Amino acid sequence: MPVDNEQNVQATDGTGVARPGTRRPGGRTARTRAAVRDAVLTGLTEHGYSGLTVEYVAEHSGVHKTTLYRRWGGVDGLVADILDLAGEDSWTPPDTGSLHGDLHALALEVVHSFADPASAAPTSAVIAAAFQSEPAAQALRAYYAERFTRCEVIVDRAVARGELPGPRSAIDGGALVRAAAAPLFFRQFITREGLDEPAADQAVAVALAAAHAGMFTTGT
Amino acid sequence: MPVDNEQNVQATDGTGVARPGTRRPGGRTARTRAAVRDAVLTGLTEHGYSGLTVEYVAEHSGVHKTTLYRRWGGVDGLVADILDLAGEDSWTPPDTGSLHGDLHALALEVVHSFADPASAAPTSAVIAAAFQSEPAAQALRAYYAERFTRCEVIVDRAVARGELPGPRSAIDGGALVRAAAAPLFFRQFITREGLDEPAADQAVAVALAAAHAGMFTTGT
DNA sequence: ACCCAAACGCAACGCTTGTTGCGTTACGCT
DNA sequence: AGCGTAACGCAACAAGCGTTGCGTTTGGGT
Repeated sequence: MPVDNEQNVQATDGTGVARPGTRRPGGRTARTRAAVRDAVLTGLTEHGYSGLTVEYVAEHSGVHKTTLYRRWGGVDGLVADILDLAGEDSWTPPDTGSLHGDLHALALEVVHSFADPASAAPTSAVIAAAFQSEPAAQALRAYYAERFTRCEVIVDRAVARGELPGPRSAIDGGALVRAAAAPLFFRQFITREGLDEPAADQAVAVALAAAHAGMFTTGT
Repeated sequence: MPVDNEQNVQATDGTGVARPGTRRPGGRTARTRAAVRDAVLTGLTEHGYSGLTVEYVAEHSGVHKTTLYRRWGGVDGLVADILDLAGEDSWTPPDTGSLHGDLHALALEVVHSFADPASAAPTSAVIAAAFQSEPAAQALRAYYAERFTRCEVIVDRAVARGELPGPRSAIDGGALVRAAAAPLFFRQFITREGLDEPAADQAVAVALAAAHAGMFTTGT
């Protein structure tokens, strides 16, 4: 029972996520993946992406180094796998009753998620990993595509309330949400200016002003 | 004369940049730095940031490995130094005669710079390096701060032409330019959706719509 | 022209990373 | 319950990374 290490993670219960596309997705394989996932998460929050090593994951998960290299290929694959699991959560965009309220709550979620190291580390780790490996970049693209698709319901509700003009198909909800989120990530990872609530306020205000000016209308 | 390697770079002429803050900024020190800079640039464009190694720079620059570790600390420092030198160029923002034209030309510059591997590699390398080392992050912040300061003249001219309301001090030129650039970098490095000219068009249109709605006015 | 120290070259080294061949475990199927 | 093989553990290894001590070159001041 090498899984029963000092962390004593919940390996056999609900987090024992299966691995689709393989011939033996359950049992030990799932336990291994869950233990590895926990070790990667703790390693990321404690040492960051640059400080995360395969041997660290091997020690803290009880899974042998060889297995990690075989199944995940290296640190990039380990981090990319984290993102796949993160994309399977049950997150739904905020529903405050107004378009501005929804976007503002969403922007604040982003700001606060980067203020907390425990949640900021995995996110920035995958963004960093995407620079090094194509699988990580692909996982990142898929993650945000799915995430912004979920957010389109915000715009749908706003159109239904009459806050935005035209029928539902005439406005690109994904583009609007992306426009609100882009300045935050830009400040966080490109210009490295840091994030605060005024930044979230302005990002939402800019995106909304553009939306009301009709910048996100598709078609006619 | 170990500097005279197979590249035979221009080591003693204008590119022999001095190193401020040291006791011996000129002569051999400057030649070494210039040779290293060229080797880092070629290495980045050929192998990318993850494929850039200190020994590669040592071989292709004629500078010994030990010297690189001592002066630059590692790959992060080498890449950060590239950025310092890049910030000392004579770039000026485009001047097309209209605010939209200037911003659009600027956005196209960004798009085209990422389409060309020779110019995209150093930029993305530094952004990637900023994830791993604080000096690189600081160099990145300083670089873009200085770059956007240069861009403020675009807004100044627009105000002088009467394209934007209010006196010069009432509008945040840096914020406007950042708003136009953010979606491009966001698509390139976060969502990994890739860049094209329509993306530049929309980014400029969104930023301009927000500007005309008064979203970047400071003060009253 | 001289001197001193800053800056660099050199060789050797310990350490970490990633790989390989083989043996063992246990999942899933009949 | 029994079997075949997917999946994992193990030990040993090769290669590359980063460091250290010492000697040599050379820039800059007097």
